[in-house]
Parts: sequence; structure tokens; C-alpha cells
Amino acid sequence: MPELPEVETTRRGVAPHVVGRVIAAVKVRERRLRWPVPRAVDKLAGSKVTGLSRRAKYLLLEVGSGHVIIHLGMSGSLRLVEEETQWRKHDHVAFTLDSGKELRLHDPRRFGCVLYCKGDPDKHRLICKLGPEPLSEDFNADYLYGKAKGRSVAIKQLIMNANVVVGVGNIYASEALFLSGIHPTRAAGKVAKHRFANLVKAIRDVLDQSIRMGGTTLRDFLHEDGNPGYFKQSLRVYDREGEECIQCNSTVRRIVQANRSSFYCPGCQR
DNA sequence: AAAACTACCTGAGTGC
DNA sequence: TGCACTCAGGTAGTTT
Repeated sequence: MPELPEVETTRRGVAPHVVGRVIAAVKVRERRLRWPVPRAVDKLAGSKVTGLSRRAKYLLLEVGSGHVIIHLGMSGSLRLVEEETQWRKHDHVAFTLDSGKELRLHDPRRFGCVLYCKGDPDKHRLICKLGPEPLSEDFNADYLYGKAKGRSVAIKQLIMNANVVVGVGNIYASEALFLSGIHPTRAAGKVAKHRFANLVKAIRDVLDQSIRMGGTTLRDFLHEDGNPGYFKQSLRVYDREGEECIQCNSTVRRIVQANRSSFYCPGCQR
């Protein structure tokens, strides 16, 4: 389940192999992703890739006149393979490069997308309403406090809301709340003002650490080269229900919020 | 406006 | 072994 660190790790792994290359062919095997892959994507054969950036969990492949917007959904991954490599089940889209390599999107659950955006991607409907990047200076204690003020929604749901801040998925939300000692069900508006600095720092730290470690691996995430990341072992509460807290003698609990698992320590988080 | 809920999808895991 | 079932989760879109 790619979260922001996995997407960033993918971007860094893939970029050197695609930027500056010409797309020799586009192959679409399965158009039915979250939204149908538009024909405009097929027509990019012959275009040069001039950049690969990221906004939230969207990868933006810059081509001559616009961008290919790629989202990995929950089960997607991008791999670079030789053009002759046998297609795997659930490989849906491939960009063949003039180097002979191919960038392939693999996504069993097909929650991801491959779209084309002409012009400024920041104006695209999927991107224009997004909140700040968590690692940018725009995301700070004052900002988050302002967003939380008067809100009754649980703090965990607030930090997972992409209109508030992007890139905080289910795993890192639990981790960041543990690090900052905040109970996941606490109403956002009832979190004391002084705690937002800790929460912002925790979100930054957990994402930054994960990027540096190459992304968490859980279930079906694989790096672009097919090797798993190594962050799972350093998760502090996520998927540790029933285990002892790493910093007190309490037992990690699992609850369900908005149909998602939340893990927390009842001793450390209030 | 905010919050709650639904839909999309497949594979892994569990219980019978 | 196989079937039925639950769960996992990002996020746009719809309903309350």
C-alpha cells in the first residue's frame, strides 16, 4: 500500500531511467483502472520525458506538452524491466523507452490511475484542492492548528485528509500520533494548541525516516527494482495489536475509525 | 460546511 | 481441497 515515502522512493528509483528518454511506444493492456486510461496517453509515443516529479502521492511524468498523472492506489507499483520481459498478471500499462527499457504499471486491485493532463498539473481536478506537502514549510503547527480549530472529526482522520495535508496514509497516521502522544480518537478541535508542534514534527519525522529507509513494505508493495523496503520492522504501533508498547508496559490496541484500523498505546496516548 | 458513508478491486487469510 | 467469507486500504464522489 504505497504511502508517500513509497511513492517518493519509486520516483527516485525510476527518474534516472526515464528522464531525458523518448517514449518509443505506449502499451495499454487494461484500460479499466480507477478511471479509464485516456487515449491521450497512448498518443505520447514519440514524446520526450523531461521530468518526473511528485505531488502528494501522484507521480507526474513530464512530457512535451503536459504530464502523465500516475497514482499507485493501494496495490500499484512501477517497475523498470527490459522490453522483452514477459508481462505479469496485473501489468496494465507500459511506457517503452528508447533505451530498450520499459516502465510498467502493475496494480492488482486497479485502484491506481494513469491520466493525461495538458498544461499546468496544479490546476488538475485531482491536484488543485490538495493541502500542503508534509515536508514543506507550509505545513507547520500554526497551519494545522488552524485547520483543527472547531472541528469535531478525530485527529487521525484530520491528518489523513488530503485537503488538510497530503501523504499521510493509515500507517503513518498511527505512527505519528504515537510519536506525539495523541490519542487517535481525540477530536481535532480538542487537541491542545501546544501539541500541534509535536504532531507536525512527528509527521515529518516518520515520513522523512521512512523515505530515507526506502519505504515501508507491507503485503504487496515492491520497489521499482522488485526488492522490498526495510521500514516495517521499525513501525512502533502499526500492526502490533496485542504486543507490548516499546516505551511503557501497556499493550498496543487496535480500533476501527472510519473503517480503517488504528493502532495506539493506551498508556502513551491521551 | 462538515462529517459520514459508498464504491471501486483482488489476493491473502480464516473457518467450515 | 474447496468454498464462503472477511479484511486490507486511497480517495473521489455522494448522502446526511
